[in-house]
Amino acid sequence: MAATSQFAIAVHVLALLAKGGEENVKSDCVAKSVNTNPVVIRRLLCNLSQAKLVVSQTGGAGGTRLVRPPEEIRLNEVYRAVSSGEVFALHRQMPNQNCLIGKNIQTVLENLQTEIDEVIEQKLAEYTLKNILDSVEQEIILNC
Amino acid sequence: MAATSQFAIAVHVLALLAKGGEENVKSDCVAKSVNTNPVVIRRLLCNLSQAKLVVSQTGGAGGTRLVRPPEEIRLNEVYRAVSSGEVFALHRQMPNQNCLIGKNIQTVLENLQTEIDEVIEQKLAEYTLKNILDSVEQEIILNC
DNA sequence: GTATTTGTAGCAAAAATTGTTACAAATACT
DNA sequence: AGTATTTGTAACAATTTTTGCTACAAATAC
Repeated sequence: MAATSQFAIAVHVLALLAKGGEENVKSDCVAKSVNTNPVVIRRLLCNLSQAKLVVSQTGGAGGTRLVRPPEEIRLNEVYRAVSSGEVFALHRQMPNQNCLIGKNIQTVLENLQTEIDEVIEQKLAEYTLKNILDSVEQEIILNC
Repeated sequence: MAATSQFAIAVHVLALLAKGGEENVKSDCVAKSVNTNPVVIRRLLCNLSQAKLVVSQTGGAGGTRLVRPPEEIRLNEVYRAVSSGEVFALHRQMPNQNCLIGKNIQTVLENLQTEIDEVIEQKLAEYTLKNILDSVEQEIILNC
């Protein structure tokens, strides 16, 4: 259904920052873990920064860190920071406006879209970044 | 978040079939309402057919119709018929396996993916195709 | 047999997503 | 003040996904 990995990468990045603690983490370092280009990471961090989840600094001692402890960051905030609110896309071409269904189905679908987005946020609100870190830790143990 | 309009089109198409009642509706007719190519519609109908939601016939009196009345078709079935079960995409590139978080974050994200998919289905299960048709009707009235 | 429609393959076009290069602005340190 | 380093961002390229189209065999009804 979804084609973008923004949310997945965002959680990954935030997990790294969480592990980094109070220290600034550089986009270059994050990029290596995610296996992508630093600019891609910085673009994503820009979204997270606007959502007041992280803060960045330039310069030699620069980088990015969380503004709140991991147990106070819920995943619905992360989702909201990177998502368009469109769980599924609407018609790419405008439906036939001479057809009564074509003319009115979009409004109905938009409402549905909103409702689904709400339950997703509710579900994601059940988890904090700390929970994610713990789950990752658990995986590490299992894989030994 | 999502780039595909498969689900939106599917609901649109099924609404048309529902309005069509017991009659066969041709892909050409549906395509005109959706404003796309008949082949696109037939491909989608193929998915819905495999999910046992519709049945098609070739020939001059051919076309497609619902196999069950609209009040017995729930939207989660439609969703399942056209979706990949991936609300958000995972990493496109494999994360760095030498990083503990990179190595284990994907499993955690997959579990999250599954959980979110479940709440989406639960929400969609609250609505039938009949509900959608009624909502569209309501829109038609409001727009007069 | 003829006309019509679905099912599907194969390819083209368009759109979305990600990756890359380049560089100004900011910051810390000497 | 000058230097080294890093973020922020623009502009563009490459890739991937999604949609649209042409063509035609198979199925069906008349």
